[in-house]
Amino acid sequence: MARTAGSNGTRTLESIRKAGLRLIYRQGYEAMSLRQLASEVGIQAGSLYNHISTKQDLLFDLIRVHMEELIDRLDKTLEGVAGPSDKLDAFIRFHVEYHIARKREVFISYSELRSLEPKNYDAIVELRARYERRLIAVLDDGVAAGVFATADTTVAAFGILAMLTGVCTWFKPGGRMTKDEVIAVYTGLVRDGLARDADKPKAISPPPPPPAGGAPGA
Amino acid sequence: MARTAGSNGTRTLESIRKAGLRLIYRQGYEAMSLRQLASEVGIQAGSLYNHISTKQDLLFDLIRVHMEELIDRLDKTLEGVAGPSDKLDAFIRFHVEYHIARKREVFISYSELRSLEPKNYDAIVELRARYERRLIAVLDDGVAAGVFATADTTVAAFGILAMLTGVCTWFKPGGRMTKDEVIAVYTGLVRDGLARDADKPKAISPPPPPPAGGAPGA
DNA sequence: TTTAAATACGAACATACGTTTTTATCTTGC
DNA sequence: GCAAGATAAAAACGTATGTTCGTATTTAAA
Repeated sequence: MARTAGSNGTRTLESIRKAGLRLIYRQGYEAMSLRQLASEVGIQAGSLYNHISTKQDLLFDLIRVHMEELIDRLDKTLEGVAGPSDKLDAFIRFHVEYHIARKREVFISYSELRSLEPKNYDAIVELRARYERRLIAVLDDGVAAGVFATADTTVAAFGILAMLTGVCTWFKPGGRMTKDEVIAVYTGLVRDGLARDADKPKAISPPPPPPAGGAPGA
Repeated sequence: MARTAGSNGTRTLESIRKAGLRLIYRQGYEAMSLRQLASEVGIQAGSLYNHISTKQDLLFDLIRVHMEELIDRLDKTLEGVAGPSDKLDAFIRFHVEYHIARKREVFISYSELRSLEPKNYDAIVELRARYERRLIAVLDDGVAAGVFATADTTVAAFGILAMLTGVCTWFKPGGRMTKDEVIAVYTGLVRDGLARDADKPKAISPPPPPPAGGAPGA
């Protein structure tokens, strides 16, 4: 045979990305074979190459697009919010909601970092750092304004991010808690953890060169 | 050739486990070939099978031993500590120290869950849940004693665990902060996050069947 | 000292992999 | 309606994979 009736490049690529995301999430990048991916899309393995350049490029693209959208949406969310406290609340809500909604993208963006070739790896780590810097900036503002207290805004930011991101490993919609309840608990934890009160240790050492992204590899 | 002079089963197995841990951490389970593993150990691929039964079994064993030791050590650590506040502090210190010391085991125990066959997967998830229950119990005690306040001890425990575990993705010994400083920051965040004060929401719904472990798969 | 078990080599197995190439058909723009 | 480009099939490529097997040598037990 040859070209199938009704075939359409844009639609097929979308199918590939969707199936790829699902399979990589479920099995891992290395464990997903292109034949399996092709079969999910309903085409032959070789035909994938009419839409992607390599398997590695598919992975990189999935992660990159996700990270860029994450940053874009955060920026739009924080745009209209003023003051460190409200910004922190907005950040928490945004982060949790996005991570619940895109748990697969989030998971592979973290766990498949080590499957990225060095150049691609570096690009993603840079995007991740950019996102992290948004939260650090909010914390810094809050500390400067005297509404937050923490010994180290960078470490606090990493701690908060890890905590919030963890939600997408266990949250199930329709489960015991609603999304809003989860957000409420986390907001409480973070707010109080940063609450300013009398005898908190102040900065224990001069401000940071931020640590890399998060992955082992390389 | 045949058996090498000076060869020793116990020592070789130890080499295999050590090299396996390193390679799986760096490249992932699927990406580590047995030939590569064997070469690191200094033997031929086929000879691995004098020491392990399958590749899968090596992975399972690495993770299982790690989880069991984690739980054992935690229990020994908490044994001599009385009162929820001190227990929480001890937990935080133990968890962070252990996770810094064993960052490779920790990482693969999380990220390679999906590479485990169902039976092995279930066993690890159960071990993980057992560990989580230790922290939940401390929080429950604290809430009962009126020294902690949180809307949901299970969610709080997951949040705290995710935050603390996150440390091993960025902490570098000899870096800007010492281990003790990191522990201090995290202890502060958690303590204040759980601090009891007037207008905290109390439990928002009846107590939990705890969510699974953490992995996507299956 | 003899013997059995442990350990490693080296070759082989079947299978699976990512990717390329060729060819045929369909779709689209003129 | 025709030409050009897009899309898919099908087969093949070389290589790599986890695992098994037979054999040789060393170690440890009797």
